Amino acid sequence: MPVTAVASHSTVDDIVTHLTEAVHEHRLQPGTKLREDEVCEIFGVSRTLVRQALRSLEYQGLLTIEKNRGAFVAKPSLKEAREVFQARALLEPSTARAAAERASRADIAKLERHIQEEHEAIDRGEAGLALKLSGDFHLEIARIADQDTIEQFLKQLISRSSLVIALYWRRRNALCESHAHHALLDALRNGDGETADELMKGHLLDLLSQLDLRERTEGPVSLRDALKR
Amino acid sequence: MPVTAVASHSTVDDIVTHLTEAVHEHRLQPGTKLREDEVCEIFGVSRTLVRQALRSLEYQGLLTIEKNRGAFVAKPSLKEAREVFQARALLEPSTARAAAERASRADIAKLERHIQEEHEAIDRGEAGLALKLSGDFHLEIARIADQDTIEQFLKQLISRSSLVIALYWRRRNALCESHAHHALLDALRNGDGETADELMKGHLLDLLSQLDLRERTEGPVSLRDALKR
DNA sequence: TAATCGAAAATTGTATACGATCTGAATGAT
DNA sequence: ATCATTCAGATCGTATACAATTTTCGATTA
Repeated sequence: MPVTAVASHSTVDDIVTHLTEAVHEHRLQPGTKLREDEVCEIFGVSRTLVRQALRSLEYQGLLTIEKNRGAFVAKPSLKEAREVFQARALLEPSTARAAAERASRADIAKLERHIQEEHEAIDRGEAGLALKLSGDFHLEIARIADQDTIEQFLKQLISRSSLVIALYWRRRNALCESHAHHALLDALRNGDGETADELMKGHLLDLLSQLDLRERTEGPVSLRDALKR
Repeated sequence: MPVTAVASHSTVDDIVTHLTEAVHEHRLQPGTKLREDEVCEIFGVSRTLVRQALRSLEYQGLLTIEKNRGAFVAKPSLKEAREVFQARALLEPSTARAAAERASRADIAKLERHIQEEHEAIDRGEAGLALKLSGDFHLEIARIADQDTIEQFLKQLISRSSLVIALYWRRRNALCESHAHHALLDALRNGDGETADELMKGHLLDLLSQLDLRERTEGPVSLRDALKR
């Protein structure tokens, strides 16, 4: 079972948090259906709260809710995948720049711990966890920049990035991006906004280049549609 | 009463749409409380659907929901106000550029009608309606650019801009920005992305300059806090 | 008079009940 | 055998009932 059982009487936030982590760590694959009753049993609450949580995750871009059919882990299309990284390319460089100009010693220390955890996860072969931590690193930079609005958008974009990676990642093995994070950290430590900006831009382009976003026959079209003439 | 009564058995989308328009047109002021029962009566549905709609508007940034206290039209702080326009400055210029490179004759015609309606609203002295239409103009550009993700973010940002304007607008009278929209339209018509980019940047700076975002004693602090020593 | 307390009313939070829609297997017709 | 149909079970959508919390307002007291 992909989602571990949880003590009874969870709050909506509990449900959201647990499901979010499960998706970010690729324990829940795109397309997976989340039946309301099932989620109810796992978290020990009524459908009312579960439905609230599922809606919340839909707004976050992690789920797709189809009327009268249920909630599914989202499957971003190629277009959406490109858009996610285009939007990140617009928002993150200048955010990294602002972060470099504001980062305190405590902020730097926190980022160092982050990278450390990332390494450990990779060493233990927990690719899913490493991916989630990598996303958290980017979010942490937005937090340091003290840009709540942009941080909120980035949260959505990084969530969707996680789904994009699940669907379109080329090499299942090494995601050797911790080097880029190290370089970014150096720039932040030196208060070098200009460099942080460019490193982030490059880092995102690098990520994008590791995805397979070439045009392809988009999913299994329904037989009826395929034969229509 | 700020919100007009509506036929029974509305859908969630109906409620969201009507309330959104009311806020965008400044018929509902920041800070106004929206009691669930009241909204139920107006739209002729049960609290279940109303609560869904209110949540949805919270995610959109139009409402703030305080636990056990209810939903209120949001009151963006000075910091949020600045962030909203900073985010728009990051997203909209490149979106306008993309729109200029893609706009069809039909798109241009639609924008022309938009501006026309804007003028008519101003002539009739309906400042609220004019403001809403002005926001729609910006959204339409994102739609033309065919950038769903950014359009979604802009929807939120423009919603919040409407609240920011309600709170921090300097001159209550003329919002003479239709000139800027005309210039933008020309650039789009000519397929001149570079110019569209710069016009949009300037337009946003211009808007920002018409707001009074100077530091001030932030709202009426509670007496107890004010006297604390 | 002003402040404090408490109980009732108002309001929101959560669970449950009921209705609508979808799904899928069994049945029957071609 | 294949396709259409029907009906029961599963699942989601909405309304309502009940619980928890906040708000209001009058009574009490310093």
